[in-house]
Amino acid sequence: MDADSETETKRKRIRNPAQTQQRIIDSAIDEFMERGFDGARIDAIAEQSKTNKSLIYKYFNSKEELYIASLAGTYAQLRASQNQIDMDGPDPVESVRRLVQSTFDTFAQNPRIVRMLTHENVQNARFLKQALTIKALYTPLLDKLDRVIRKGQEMGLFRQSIDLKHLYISISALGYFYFSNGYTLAIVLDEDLTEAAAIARQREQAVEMVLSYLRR
Amino acid sequence: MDADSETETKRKRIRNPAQTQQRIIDSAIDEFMERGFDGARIDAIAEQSKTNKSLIYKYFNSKEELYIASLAGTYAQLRASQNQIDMDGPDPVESVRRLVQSTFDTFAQNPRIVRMLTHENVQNARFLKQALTIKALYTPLLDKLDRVIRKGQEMGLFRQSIDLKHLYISISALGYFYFSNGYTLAIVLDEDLTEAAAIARQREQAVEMVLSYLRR
DNA sequence: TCGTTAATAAACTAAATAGTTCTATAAAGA
DNA sequence: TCTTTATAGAACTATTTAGTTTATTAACGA
Repeated sequence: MDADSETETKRKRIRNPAQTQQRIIDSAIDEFMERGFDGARIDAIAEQSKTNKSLIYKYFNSKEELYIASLAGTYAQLRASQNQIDMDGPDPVESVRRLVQSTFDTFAQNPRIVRMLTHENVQNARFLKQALTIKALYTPLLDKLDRVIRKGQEMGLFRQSIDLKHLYISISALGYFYFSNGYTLAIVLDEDLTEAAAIARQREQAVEMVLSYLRR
Repeated sequence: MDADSETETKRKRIRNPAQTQQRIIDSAIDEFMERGFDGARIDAIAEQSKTNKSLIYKYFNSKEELYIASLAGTYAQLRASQNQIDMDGPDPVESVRRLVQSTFDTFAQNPRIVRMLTHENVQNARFLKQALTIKALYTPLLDKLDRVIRKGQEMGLFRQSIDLKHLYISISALGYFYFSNGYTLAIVLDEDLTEAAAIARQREQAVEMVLSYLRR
């Protein structure tokens, strides 16, 4: 089923630095996301990426640098996911609905993003500023949100005096928290929150909350 | 200014096991909250609590046990805070307002709670189940919420078919996330979220969101 | 006053792990 | 064919740190 058969003939060794580096980063994200900076083990990353420590330290120079690269990669995923949200329809209500749903889905479908950000926050964003130097991390979602809210206000559908950044925070909160704190919530509430039905319920509630708040 | 003057006469050594253990736990919460389980250092806890490692290991037998005690202590604080919420007024709308505000304030005023829970979640609630064995951690907030929602429904003020647990999650989310993810949010949004005005705005928005969702 | 035990302090062990070094192999391009 | 360099991997070092041990001090109750 798999081309890699250690048991049979020796696998042909392919030389592809870029791809190897990406494989290392992917494994690093897995490891850092699972165990955090302190808990992560370079040896584990070497093993999972099917490389070795010498190679990792050749491409990245320290655990810290590798972590920063992983963090930047995570944010790239987040931005990519946010860029896909289609909000060009004529109905602002429908657009907001989509935005809230998509934001929710992003967190639902990318536990790696949620966990990496959580780790970063719990460390007081120790490395995020450095990751920022690598790539601009500004979220495109804010602009989209701005446009659709204005439109809704002009059409008389939405209330006045909406704080955009705080609205963005709340929309994120309603999705993020469900997944970031799922473990303790499940225990304290004694409920399985990973079921599709439960997730759908939370998603719909988030949409309704935001929309009923916006409507005048 | 302080009774402890190492420079002057030797401080009288007081024997008070219970208080010493509490001092150790307090310091442990500080350390675990700041650095997480892996990052925390027993030596640091010894220093901060003005005790020593031998004593710590006499009272608690391992880092893990000390962490669990700290976690249980954190939940005790959370419950205590939730128990104070007064929701016995005649107006369900006002009661919900208070509940959302108090929940928000709990997280605003107790960063230790937020951080401990975040650490625990990022470790897949590795220790919470054990902390549960020590003390019942069921949140009293859920019962209060149940009563007030029912009342509001009977009075025709609130919508039907409200999922209590999910509502509880959303109310928590709107407060918790703001503080748990404040660091990355501040960077990405380029805004100081620790200002009193910003906090007040988020709080009011949370109240409005929940209330406009509940109202029929 | 005496024995128990809470508290102090320092040195130590054992294990884990980030980071280095060295040697070897083989793919790709010239 | 030859040279460069990506890859592999093992052994090593230096450091950190959980947990132990041992010795000492002094508060408090009997």
